[in-house]
Amino acid sequence: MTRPVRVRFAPSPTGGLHIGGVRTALFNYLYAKKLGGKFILRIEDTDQTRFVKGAEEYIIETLKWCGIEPDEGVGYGGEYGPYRQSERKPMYRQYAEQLVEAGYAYYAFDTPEEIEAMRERLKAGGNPAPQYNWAVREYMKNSLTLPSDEVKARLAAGEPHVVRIKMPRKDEVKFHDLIRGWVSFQTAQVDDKVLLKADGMPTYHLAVVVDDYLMEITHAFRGEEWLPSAPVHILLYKYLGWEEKMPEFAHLPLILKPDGNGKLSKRDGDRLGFPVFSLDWHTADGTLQTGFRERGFLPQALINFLVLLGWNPGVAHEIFSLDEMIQLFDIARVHQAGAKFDFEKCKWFNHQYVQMQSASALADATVPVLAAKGVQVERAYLEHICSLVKERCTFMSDVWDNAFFFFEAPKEYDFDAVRPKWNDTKKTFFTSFVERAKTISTWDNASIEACFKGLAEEMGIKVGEVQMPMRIMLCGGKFGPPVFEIAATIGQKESIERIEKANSLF
RNA sequence: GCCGCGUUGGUCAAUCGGCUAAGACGCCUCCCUUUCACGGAGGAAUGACGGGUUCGACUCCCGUACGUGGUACCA
Repeated sequence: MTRPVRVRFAPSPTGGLHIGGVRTALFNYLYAKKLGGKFILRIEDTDQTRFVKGAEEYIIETLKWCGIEPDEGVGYGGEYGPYRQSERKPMYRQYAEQLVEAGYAYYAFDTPEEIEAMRERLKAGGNPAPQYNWAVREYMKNSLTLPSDEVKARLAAGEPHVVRIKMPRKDEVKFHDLIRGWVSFQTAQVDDKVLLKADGMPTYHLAVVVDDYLMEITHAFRGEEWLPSAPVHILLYKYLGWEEKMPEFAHLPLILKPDGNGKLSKRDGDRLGFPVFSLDWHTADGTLQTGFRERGFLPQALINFLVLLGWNPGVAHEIFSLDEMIQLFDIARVHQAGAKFDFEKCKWFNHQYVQMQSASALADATVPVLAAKGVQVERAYLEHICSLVKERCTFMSDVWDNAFFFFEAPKEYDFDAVRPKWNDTKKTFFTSFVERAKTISTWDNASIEACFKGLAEEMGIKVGEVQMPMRIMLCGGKFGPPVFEIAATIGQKESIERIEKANSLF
């Protein structure tokens, strides 16, 4: 029964998408593309209380930015819609009722207060995490304990109720996970999960199963946090008579905090100084959670970094194009253990990708920065500078910091790097150099260097002795491309002015 | 607490019983450059612990420890 591959990424629109979600989407995408299947975006907005406006658009924009766009789903259309669970609300109830009729589920009328009371009682009795399970359901208000007339009456009266799955008292659910192999659970350990909420919305458990079935999903890849509830889903497929169409499962390892203790969470970014969100996200209270995009990351770099977090391609190199990832991707090579997020390595990937960018692309990214500084330069000049400083840029936005002295004379000097060894001879050297520099007819790298070194030799000064001061004069500090390159770039007049000014200051 | 999943250098990780245990990031040294960076050459640093199984265990099994996830009318 080989069906066409259909995988889905099914996030909840509860806020910005963090990199764990991006990676889940990525693995789904790669798998689909590898097998010539479809990648579907489904929005799981069954919890009305947690719904956040704008989150859905954010998710779509993230996928677009990352270059892993869905073939089908919210924002993309398709034959299996609607793709928003809130819009599918009327579809779920019938399945819940089918389960009740078959004896696999039941109606429960307990109020939140009653359930809370039950929990308190059991906690007092020494149970740290009471569940509504096979033992407890015996004395709660549900269609298993209430007379059938009363159940009918309550239902007819429109009394609030939920539908819960009736987990077998003693059974074992075993299933094969593409990443973890055979996994089994004792049904007695899992509670009677709510399937249909009092507001008529399904919970995740009912919704995934129904939607995956209806949308003919063949492979369900999701985070490891879902592993414990997998038996509920497996049972649901069985109870609904859909076993044949059950997707293959793979539970992805979690991305953990770099400093230990738990999975990476939304707040770690601010705490540790790196982004965890794909794009900037403004929370309801107005705080900004920085995104990788705004921080200066290239999407290919982020994707490349993420794909290697929990997956190993089995080849020697680490830089992959999306196409190459698709070629190499193999769900069986996904790790079982969680991986810590390493921002240093993430930056390294970005640096690698920045190096692949053209000077023109770097220039494009720098234009707004210059505009903000009020600096105006010719395009060709900008591009030349970009090519000169590219190798020291980790982010596309790093050009200014590495090249500001090409746009304006240094405002301050690293005197400590010059003064200790400064003397009249050097001062004289620069005075003479300025005179000679004025006579250079072709102001280029080689001519300047020849002039500079020639003078040094004549005066019996080691070139190195005056090269550093020259650098400080031109850019203010111990950084930047080769000195003569700088001089050639900023021009004869500007170079001479800077040298004269600094020479009087040292 | 209970249940699940995991455990190779600081981090990401290769290895599918033969290991003198790859590679990458980071770190250190040297070369290049009398700047920074890039590049090049080296270096330090790893199998949680205890039992089996086996001629042989990092690899298989069992315990323990530790980590991590779940234990909601959240996903």
